[in-house]
Amino acid sequence: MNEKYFPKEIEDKWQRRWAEEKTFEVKEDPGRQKFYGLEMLAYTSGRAHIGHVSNFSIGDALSWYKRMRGFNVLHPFGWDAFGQPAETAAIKEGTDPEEFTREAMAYMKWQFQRMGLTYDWSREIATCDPEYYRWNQWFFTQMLKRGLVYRKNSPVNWCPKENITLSNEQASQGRCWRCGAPVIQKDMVQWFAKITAYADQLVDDLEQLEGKWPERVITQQRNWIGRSLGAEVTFQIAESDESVTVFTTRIDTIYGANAIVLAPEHPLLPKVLEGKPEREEVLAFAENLKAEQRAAALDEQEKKGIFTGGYAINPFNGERLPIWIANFVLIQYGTGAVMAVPSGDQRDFEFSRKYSIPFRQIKLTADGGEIQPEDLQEADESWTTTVNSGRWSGLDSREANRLMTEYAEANAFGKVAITYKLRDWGISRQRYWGAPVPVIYCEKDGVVPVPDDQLPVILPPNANLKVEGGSPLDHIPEFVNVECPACGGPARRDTDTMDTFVDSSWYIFRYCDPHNDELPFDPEKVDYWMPVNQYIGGIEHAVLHLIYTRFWTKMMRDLGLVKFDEPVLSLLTQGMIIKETYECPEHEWLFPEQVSEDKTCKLCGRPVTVGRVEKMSKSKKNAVDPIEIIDIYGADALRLFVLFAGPPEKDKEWSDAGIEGSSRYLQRVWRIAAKWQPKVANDEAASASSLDQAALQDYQRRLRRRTHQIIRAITENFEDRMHFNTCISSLMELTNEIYSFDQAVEKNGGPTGSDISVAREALEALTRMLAPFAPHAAEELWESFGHAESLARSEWPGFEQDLTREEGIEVALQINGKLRSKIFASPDASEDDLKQAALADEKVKAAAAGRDPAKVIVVPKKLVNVVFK
RNA sequence: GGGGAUGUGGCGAAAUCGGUAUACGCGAAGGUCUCAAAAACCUUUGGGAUAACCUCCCGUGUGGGUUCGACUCCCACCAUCCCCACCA
Repeated sequence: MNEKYFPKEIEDKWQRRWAEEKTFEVKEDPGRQKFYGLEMLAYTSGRAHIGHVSNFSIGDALSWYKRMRGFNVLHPFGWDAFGQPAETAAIKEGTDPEEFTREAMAYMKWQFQRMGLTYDWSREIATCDPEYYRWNQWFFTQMLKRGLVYRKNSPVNWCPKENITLSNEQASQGRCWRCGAPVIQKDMVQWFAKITAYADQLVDDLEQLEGKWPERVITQQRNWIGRSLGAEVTFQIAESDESVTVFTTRIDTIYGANAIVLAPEHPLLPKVLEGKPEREEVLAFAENLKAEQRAAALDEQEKKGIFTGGYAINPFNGERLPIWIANFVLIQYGTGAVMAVPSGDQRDFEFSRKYSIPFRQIKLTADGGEIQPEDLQEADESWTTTVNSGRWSGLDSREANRLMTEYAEANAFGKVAITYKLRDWGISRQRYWGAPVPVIYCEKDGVVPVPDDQLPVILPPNANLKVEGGSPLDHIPEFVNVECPACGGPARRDTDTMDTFVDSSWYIFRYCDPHNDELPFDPEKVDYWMPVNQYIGGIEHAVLHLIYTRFWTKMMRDLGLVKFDEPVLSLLTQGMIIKETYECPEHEWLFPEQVSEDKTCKLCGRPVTVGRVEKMSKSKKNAVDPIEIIDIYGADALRLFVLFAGPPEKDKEWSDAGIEGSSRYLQRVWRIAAKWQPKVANDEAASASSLDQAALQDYQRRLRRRTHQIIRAITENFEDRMHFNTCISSLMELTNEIYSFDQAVEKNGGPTGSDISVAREALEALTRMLAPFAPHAAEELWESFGHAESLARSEWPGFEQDLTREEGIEVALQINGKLRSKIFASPDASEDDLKQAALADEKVKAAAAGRDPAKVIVVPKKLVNVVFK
């Protein structure tokens, strides 16, 4: 074996061998337990970035471990290949999105292969392949038949910069999730997936994920679905046959209602205004509010409203409540109308104060006294005791809430109601680079789904992407004009494409059976591999992809394709790799070497602004190209570094010194392995397990003990924490132990037979445990130790509990809780032994000064605390 | 406004169940080797007092509390970051 570590050579060799021998290709094997490990679908952006390296290194380490533990490991890879950026890039460069995407895919695949990732490449998928998106279309038609997708004219979120519609999830905070442009509302006929039909299941099944998904993802999903239990109450409109229904979670405060407030878009508004002198003014005001809302989606606006001139009757007490419209009432939520209770809701409070709408009821102070309305500083939204509420006064508010809802129900002016923030998922896009919506419009037969035997509807090549208005597909007559599949008459195709989140909602399943042309997948294969045991990806998908794929799974379950509720058993959201940026007021972005230690610009001496960002870019001068790093240090060093920098879920800062450290560590392993290799590879040495432990020297027993302790530590870490940074620390410790052992051997004048056995045990354990983190180096070492089979087919090392036992331990001796001394004891020392040893200690005797201790606390194997009063 | 997280040496971090804080690595200092340098190897490295590698004091964002004992649990606060946000 080579004396020096040459990563390039080794990595080329093993990447070639793995590919030739199809080492990581797997198939169903009912006799073996499966493990499905998955990293999120890679978007074909054009270049691999360091975030990919981090994501894939985590997943790959776990795959290695599970494989060596004997699991049948499915670890597939694929491309999220449709989408806006490819189209934008193609428009800019005058090329074709397909060409752009295929090139990006080829280049990125080469990059990822140079990382030596252990994917089953035979299962590679790309969402832009007709053999893949055909099944998107199939699902669409299945859903259409079941009413799970439907068309409706609705205001959609529209990104004016990219000219696309966005889902609510993609337009949160009023900005486009990709380009950040302010989102506007636009009316359009759109396809919607009925995710709200699964709202309850999506909330309830979160319980199954408790403890296995990060708490914050569960919380975010729960908040996003936003189920809230309350009541709908119907108020008769005075001098009219009409009524208005509001949604409230606090019907117990209804005696405090002082107004009914409608959203400006509320359909009842024209009727309320009928014949009123305020009519024109109010309608103009409403138009104004709508316009303002569109313009300023970002910040909370000042509350604005106007009295309509109409009144509604409070069904509980017959009071006449003025009907207002206001900007803070949202048409999309609840019934688009609320009852204002200024004493119980901060928004209503501000609104009532601003427009001097008199308060009807007030809350009790803590000591039971009444507060006058003018003394109120803010609304009290807590659950306390009802006041001034007729026969419900003095009740616990929760109890009142229940009783009053029942009363309303019994008297037919109200009912229990549940509302959700979740809205149906708009899935049509007026763009080219996506899967065509498989629908045909016929004058006679209406909306006709494309029959299964005519799928896929192929995305036509060479579209003009620069057309104004509508989708580019609108302008391709041979695509648009078709025969109606039902009557054969002339018909038109739908020219929208599907949101790319449809593609990624079910790709997890496709990996189980990626080339099936009968069905999206064979349910039996899915039954073997699914659910995903460990899913790894970014937190940015907490409410996008992860809620869509959960929805899709439930939908497929109802189609009879799968037998379970949740697609992903365990989720890890990995942190970002961030890198500092430096910005100088004079010289803009600076390279790190242009910044002096006191964070001033070396060119002009001005203080620089230090930023911490994930997105690396050339313009900000903080880019790190994984391939450049691999060229210098090797893929193993790079992978080792990103895993060693911190625990997977935490953000980690890129560091050039860190990558050198990783590289140095691998060289250090290499040196000691190369030194012992000629002896270790010799089969004549006895195996360590046959050695007589009692006959070994101290340094030999120590190395065996440390070896077994470290195997235990790393194994446990893989099983329940996946904190690979500490696994790597442990490997470094083991390496250091081998070096110390080596020195002891040198001192004794060279290795004996038992030295070789002990060294082999340690080196082979080290090599096998290195495989998840630095697989190429590990494979090469393993081979050089005389093993013909790939490490991928070898076992994870086991440990013997007996050998992990310390021979002598150091026990802390505390006096009154402060560390004062140490006791050396046997690990078997009884509590009483330790107590006696502690009391015999000089320091303890001195502190005692003749007194008896008030208390002696013994923690076996750890410490003794002697307490004097 | 709501929700979540984080705060430990010069730096990345460790401490898994309330039990010796700072493992492992980076950086730094000194040494060995060398004509020299690099690499490698060895030693030291939280702060302070002291002649002292004896010993003592302080020390995990701040202030309290519980406990024989708190980075860890509880309360309040400060700072930073992330997500959601007029959701009735």
